[in-house]
Amino acid sequence: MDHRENALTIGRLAAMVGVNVETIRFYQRKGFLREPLRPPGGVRHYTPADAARVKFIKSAQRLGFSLDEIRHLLRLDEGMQCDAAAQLAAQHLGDVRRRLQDLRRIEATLANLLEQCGQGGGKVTCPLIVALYADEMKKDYGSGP
Amino acid sequence: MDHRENALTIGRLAAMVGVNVETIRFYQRKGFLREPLRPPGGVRHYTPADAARVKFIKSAQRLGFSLDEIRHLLRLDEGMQCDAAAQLAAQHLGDVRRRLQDLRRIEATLANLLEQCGQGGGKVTCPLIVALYADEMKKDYGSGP
DNA sequence: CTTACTGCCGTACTAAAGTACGGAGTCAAT
DNA sequence: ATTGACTCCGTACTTTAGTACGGCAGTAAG
Ligand SMILES: [Zn+2]
Ligand SMILES: [Zn+2]
Ligand SMILES: [Zn+2]
Ligand SMILES: [Zn+2]
Repeated sequence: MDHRENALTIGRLAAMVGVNVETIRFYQRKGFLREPLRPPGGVRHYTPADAARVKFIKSAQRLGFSLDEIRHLLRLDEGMQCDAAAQLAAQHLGDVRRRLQDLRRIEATLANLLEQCGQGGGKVTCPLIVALYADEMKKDYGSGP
Repeated sequence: MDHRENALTIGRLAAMVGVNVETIRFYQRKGFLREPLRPPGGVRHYTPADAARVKFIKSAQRLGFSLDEIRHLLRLDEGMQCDAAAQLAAQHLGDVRRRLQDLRRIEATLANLLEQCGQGGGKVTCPLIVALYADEMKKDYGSGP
């Protein structure tokens, strides 16, 4: 497989999975992708497995996993422990649900404020602004990490 | 009001509103707080209005406004236009709702995957991982800005 | 042979919202 | 008057997930 024709170069890999070339290099530096073998002084040569790995990363990101969490998932992939994977996912599901809670609360408050804001009718003191100054809800609710 | 006793120094202000001293300085640099008058060579002297302003910022942050959006809100506060405030808030409410959508979708997917993961029973190939590799949902849904 | 493309590499920069630090200067109290 | 706590200031560092840049090498076409 050293034929330079149709080899999976970094550019093609990037295009293939729809990311920037620099992103591939970045993943390499961070250890998400192994450094592929290559004829010394020559050009890197990726495999479909590398493409799959990058796609995996991107999929997991779409589910809101951070690269750090994804690093763990990838390790699990190598080591193969379904339970551990489930645990990670469950934990992350917890994260997601907490963020959902926060957002719901924020949505309610905001919608509420907006409704009150209508009352102002172009007046001098907007109830929305006032409410923010008055600041109910002191607790550090909204602000998932 | 130049009596140094019980003057609202930066440290007290910070403690009062529950933020770091550096955060106050940061807000100053960014123009969120005016530079308070002070005897030349002396110590800054804040007012309750400054405290209110910082609290305002923190409240708005709890509602998920970015500092950039908050800058606008503060300008509105000075200039007083209820409509404009409402517009900003409505826009942000849109942001929030979009994020909610994303999160809900993520939650569903994740919960789903977790359920399937149970089936594996410690097996070799975790369906969760596999699903990520297989990657349905290619679209760049999740990832509000 | 020159130009154009890639690839490779290290380095620096980006956004957001702060946090940390080191060296002076100031203040209030012991 | 000296301690110890604050304050002031500029600068640098943090985190996350990349992007961008500039120089250099190898290859391909014209
Ligand atoms: Zn998580
Ligand atoms: Zn209003
Ligand atoms: Zn917004
Ligand atoms: Zn599993």
